[in-house]
Amino acid sequence: MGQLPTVLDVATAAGVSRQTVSNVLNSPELVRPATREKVESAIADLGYRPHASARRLRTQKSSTIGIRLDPMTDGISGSVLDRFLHALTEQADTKGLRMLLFTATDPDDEIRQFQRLRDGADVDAFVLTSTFHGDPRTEWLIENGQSFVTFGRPWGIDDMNDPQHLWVDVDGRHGLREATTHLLKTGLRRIGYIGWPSPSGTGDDRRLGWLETMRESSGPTTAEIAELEVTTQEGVSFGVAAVRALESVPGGVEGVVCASDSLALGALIGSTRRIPIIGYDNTPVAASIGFSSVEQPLDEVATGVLDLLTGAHGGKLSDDAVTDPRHRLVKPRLIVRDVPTLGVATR
Amino acid sequence: MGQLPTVLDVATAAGVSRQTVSNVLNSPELVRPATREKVESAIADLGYRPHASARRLRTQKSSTIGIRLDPMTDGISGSVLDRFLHALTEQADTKGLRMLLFTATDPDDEIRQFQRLRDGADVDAFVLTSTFHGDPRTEWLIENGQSFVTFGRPWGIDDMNDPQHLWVDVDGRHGLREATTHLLKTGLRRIGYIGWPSPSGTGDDRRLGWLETMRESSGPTTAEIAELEVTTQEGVSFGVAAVRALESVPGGVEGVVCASDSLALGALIGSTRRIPIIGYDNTPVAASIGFSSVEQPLDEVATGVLDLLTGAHGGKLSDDAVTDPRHRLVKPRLIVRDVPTLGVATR
DNA sequence: TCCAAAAATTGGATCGATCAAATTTGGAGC
DNA sequence: GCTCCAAATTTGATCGATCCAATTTTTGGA
Repeated sequence: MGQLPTVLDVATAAGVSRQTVSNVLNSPELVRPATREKVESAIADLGYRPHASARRLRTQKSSTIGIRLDPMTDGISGSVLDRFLHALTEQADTKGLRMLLFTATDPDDEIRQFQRLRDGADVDAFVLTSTFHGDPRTEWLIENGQSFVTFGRPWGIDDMNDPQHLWVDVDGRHGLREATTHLLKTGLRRIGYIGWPSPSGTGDDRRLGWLETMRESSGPTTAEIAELEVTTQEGVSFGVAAVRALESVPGGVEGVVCASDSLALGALIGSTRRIPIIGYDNTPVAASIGFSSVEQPLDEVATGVLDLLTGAHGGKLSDDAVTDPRHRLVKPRLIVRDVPTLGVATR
Repeated sequence: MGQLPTVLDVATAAGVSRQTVSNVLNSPELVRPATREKVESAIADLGYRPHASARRLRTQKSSTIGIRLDPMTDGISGSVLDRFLHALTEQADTKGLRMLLFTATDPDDEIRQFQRLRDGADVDAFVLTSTFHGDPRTEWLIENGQSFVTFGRPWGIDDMNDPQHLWVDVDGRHGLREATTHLLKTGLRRIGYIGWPSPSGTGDDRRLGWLETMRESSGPTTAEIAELEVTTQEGVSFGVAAVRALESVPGGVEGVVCASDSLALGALIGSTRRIPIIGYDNTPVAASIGFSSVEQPLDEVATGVLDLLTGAHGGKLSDDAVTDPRHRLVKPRLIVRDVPTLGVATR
């Protein structure tokens, strides 16, 4: 068991040449079935595995995707990235792709990392997890012809349909529509919203889902709806204050939908009445405390990201990507849970 | 800006040969300072980066470390792995190492992945995040001469000091000593413990920290201490039941230390009195709800893991690893927070 | 000043795979 | 049986770096 077998060993064992072995691996249709079988059994016998680095040197492709591991953001919703990463790694594997991690301290540093990884032929594509209008990173990537896909829409007016910028995102508006509709269906009318101040791409999008649904409902008037909205910073403690503000509105509030699980958790803690509250992201906290939340279908996002990457890279687009094969918007789904056994402390 | 520069381009630009450029990069001490400077400025001018795959093909080393991305375990404590991964990636980068992700459905599948990644020369070491006595994975790795380090001790009697098994771990016993001592110092005497059933390597270790401290204290008798312990499954809801059991013990309980943040969160939710509760892992949940918790120094763990890997790999051990240069136990620290504004609901 | 030993540098070969072009094979058609 | 063409297979070159052995330059002592 000295050396690992190479193509040459397989070729000798099967009584063919190197190239034929290579063809069996990469272009099986070129090889006659009888020959193919001989080679395949030799591969199995010897336990041959292609040497990844050698292949990459020759083909100038790394079959590796780079992704930045963000420093824990606020914390609670960090698990979304975590789950996304897991889905991505799993699916990349089935396509023969690998995920390489890197970290960066700021956007400029990140660009430096892009360059480093690209020049070393370490990766041949990047996945970015959050971008913004005029993001220097996407600009650099486009200018330098690096292929990449972002999880999250670029929220600038022009950017959104830029054919050079491939993205996959979750339809937050749809998610909040679902959440709001769910509460309306249970007979509640005055549904409040706790979100982030505008402008915030994702925030404004989610808010719209609530707003539109409320306007279409037969409940509060437009003026009343406006009073049922509170925007605040992200964080549990801000959620506490926000729900108290909502509860003190004339007419009160009968249910709340939030832009995040952190805000929802705060709302649950701060709420003096036991009103239903729905979060966003379906984080472990929501699951363990037991409140409803909108779940992002991260498997689908991962699939979309890889489809776009391999499609763009290989030059061929998948058949079912009918309308816009460069962007993909997937629908989240609402996870309904009973109101948890959690309330305010009698301090 | 057609092709990326190669060693030959740099050599030509600097007026030296390929090998000299290679020496500047890999064995600078062999090159005369004057020559070295010339080469270095040529490298900078051309923006040359060595082609990672070519180097790996020649040297048969990948400078890449593989790590399995676990499927989200129970959820809440999943963020520990996340933070560890971040620390690892960051520090690996400073040593010129890269982190490659993979997933696996079970231990056997994981071994298959080891093989795949090794044969493809994709990685030259692995980091395992949790091992157990008689773990088939570590056995395979040792048998096949693969270098690896585990985060977590192998809890078997013989395994622990196996010189072939490098590990880094956090001293959970010390952590629970700190937590228990902290509560004792505030004047409380009857400190309870909520943990997992034996045998559990980490669980038993943490429990010991609480038990020893209680025995050394001037508080409850040994018999009373035994009543202050509840073991249960991991999970928030189990924590709820556990704290209620403790509160109904004759004499009650004045404070609780837990084996995990999930249990601590459950205890907080289930507790009818407002007693201080300390968790373990200092997860985002602990931070946002605001209860005390024992924090694992993941940066130090990451440093240790890489030290052991590069030490074992390069054959040289760091100077300050005095006692046992193959294993490293780091001390966690207690993060103290006020009792949170969270209690039981008046259902 | 000269010579041997040490230091620095050079060109050729190589890692394991794939590409490109050349060669052989097999089968249809006459 | 023979020609011819397409399909199947083989051979030679190459990707970019490092290793190895050989060569040239420098250093230091007599």
